[in-house]
Amino acid sequence: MGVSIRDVAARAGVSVGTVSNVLNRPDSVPEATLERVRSAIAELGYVRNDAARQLRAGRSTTVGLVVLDARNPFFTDVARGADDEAALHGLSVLIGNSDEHPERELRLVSHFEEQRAHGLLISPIGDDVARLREIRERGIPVVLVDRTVAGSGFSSVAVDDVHGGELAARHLLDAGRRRIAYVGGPAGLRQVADRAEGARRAVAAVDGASLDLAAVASLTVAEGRTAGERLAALPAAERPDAVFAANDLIALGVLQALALAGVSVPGDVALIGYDDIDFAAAATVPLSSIRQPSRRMGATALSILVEEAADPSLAPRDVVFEPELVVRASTGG
Amino acid sequence: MGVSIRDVAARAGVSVGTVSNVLNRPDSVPEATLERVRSAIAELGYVRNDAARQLRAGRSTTVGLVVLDARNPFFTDVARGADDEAALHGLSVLIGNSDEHPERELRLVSHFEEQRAHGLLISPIGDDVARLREIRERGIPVVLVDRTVAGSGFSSVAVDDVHGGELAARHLLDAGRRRIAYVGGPAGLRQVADRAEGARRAVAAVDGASLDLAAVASLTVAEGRTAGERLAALPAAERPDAVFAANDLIALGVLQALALAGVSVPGDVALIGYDDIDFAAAATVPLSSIRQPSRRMGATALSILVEEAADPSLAPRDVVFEPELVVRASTGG
DNA sequence: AGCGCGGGATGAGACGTTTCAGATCCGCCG
DNA sequence: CGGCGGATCTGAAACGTCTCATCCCGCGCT
Repeated sequence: MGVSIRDVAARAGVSVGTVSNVLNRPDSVPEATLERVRSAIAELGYVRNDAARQLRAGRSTTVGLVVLDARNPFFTDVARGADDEAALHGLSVLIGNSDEHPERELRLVSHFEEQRAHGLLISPIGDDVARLREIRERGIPVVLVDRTVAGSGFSSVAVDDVHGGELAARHLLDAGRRRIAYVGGPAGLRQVADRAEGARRAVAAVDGASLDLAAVASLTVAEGRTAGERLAALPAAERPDAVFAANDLIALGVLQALALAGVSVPGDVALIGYDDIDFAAAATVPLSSIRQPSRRMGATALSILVEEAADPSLAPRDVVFEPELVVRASTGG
Repeated sequence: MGVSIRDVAARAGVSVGTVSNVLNRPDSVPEATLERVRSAIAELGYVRNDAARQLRAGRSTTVGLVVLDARNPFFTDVARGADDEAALHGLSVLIGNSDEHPERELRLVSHFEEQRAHGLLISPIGDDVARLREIRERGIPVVLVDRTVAGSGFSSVAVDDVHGGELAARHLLDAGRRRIAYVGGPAGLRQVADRAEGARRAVAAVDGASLDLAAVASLTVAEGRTAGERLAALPAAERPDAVFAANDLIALGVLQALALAGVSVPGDVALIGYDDIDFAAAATVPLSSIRQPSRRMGATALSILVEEAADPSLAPRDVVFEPELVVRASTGG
């Protein structure tokens, strides 16, 4: 069908091995031959066949990145960081979206395994890493992103979400709020649980403070909106005076619903999110949030992956970044 | 290295051809054999090698999608639509980000060509489609997304941006505004130019109305912010009374800058964006915008691509969707 | 003249899959 | 009992690349 390395060789009057050398080790080929082969390539419009190359090499030059929500700017930032770093190693990053569905996650993981991916960056949904272990045993290194799984033996890059949750709740308490609602879900997501745990600790340290949990099905604007509607529908006396949303998308949804219902933010309800995505600062009421170094997380995860790919015997490493409170108008700042 | 189809065959006591049949045409294999081969696969932990499969097949089962900005929710929506449709055909979509850089675009295109992609969806930066022609001649179908290139011979899926620009500007004029600023760039992007052209037409139809162009370097929040700062710094008498931003990200940036400078939206300046991304409704002042059926565009582009991949002789098709005005508070709606 | 050396070039596998022409087996018909 | 059609299975070839052991050749040295 297409033009192969063999055609190029014939045209240039050399052997296939030489063409391959021109392609991969141009330094080892004298100028004259280089020139001849290169013009043959140009004349024939030869394009390397990556499938054949990978088959030979045994592994691909692609790194899989499995995220919970490809539309969440937090993850696009992580991806960007990983991509930048990958470019330095001659790799490229492929983004797969699990959408918080375990079966989609499995499918993606299998897909990357069939591709013989160079490695896998994943933000797993549950704690069941059995499948990931298989993958690693078959030679594909795995690095966990945005969370750790205790004792799993996988390297990870994450943020101290318990601390982040604590920062957020304490900020609300410092602002004089006492009845805090935590809007998050699904409960199976470790990030969601950790942030709640942090909030719980902060609340426990203050007399007369309480924490309510409002579960949502996923970390999206739409879910935040319906949660916000529920809150707005409560009689004012029962309504919390502060909301801590498990991420900014939910916070934005809550904000929309409250605004629509005439509930003032931060007057009636203080609101804080998590992730500090770009859009947080541009919200109806600029949103306080917890910032994570998303881009750096992606880059770090990828470089760990590269090291483990080169030497699978490396001991797993857990990198934990510290979250940072960003105060804006939604909490009265 | 890994477990191959040959190992499975040996274990199950059949030939490689039979294993391949079990994998690809299970109907043609009797139950007993099926069972035997399947358990051999399970026992050995066999995983198909996609590189080998693709090498044999001559083309991959991946569709490349090259976008101008992977972080722009408009494009993530397009990708989502394409992805959904791709799943129906057993394909998967790979997103590449050109970031409006022609050289990055070229690199991505080459990458997909080396992969022998099943096809290419692209939102090209300039009008120079020579490279895309080459690609197609070598057997990879190409469909243009979010814009057309007249006479290029490529199928395309787009929105009538001239009409969209007209809708936006006319809406501002209907609201009584007369001095409109169009914030957009780079000028090389067809979408940017078309929307400006539409605005020009609308303005030309109204006595005493004027249109100023404010160029920005890229379609991002940050660029919008600096443009907004420039506008806010003008003496009130010279300041436009309405801004039409080339997309919502820019509009959000403009909005932030104006708010910070104490310029009221829509009091002093009415503001409208383009794309109607999710965050538009959640902005400081909910943003009027021009909606595009982004998800449907992605799905349509992909299905055209599949048809052309099956029959390369098909005549190119141009699908044009109509944009829709969405009125919110930022224009006084 | 004989020898060793080294830069260049060669070309035969091997990677793992799919395909496909042909072999094998079995029941059944004439 | 020979032959036949269909179901089932086989195994070699081919896809395009890279690697590596080998070969070639010219040159300087003894």
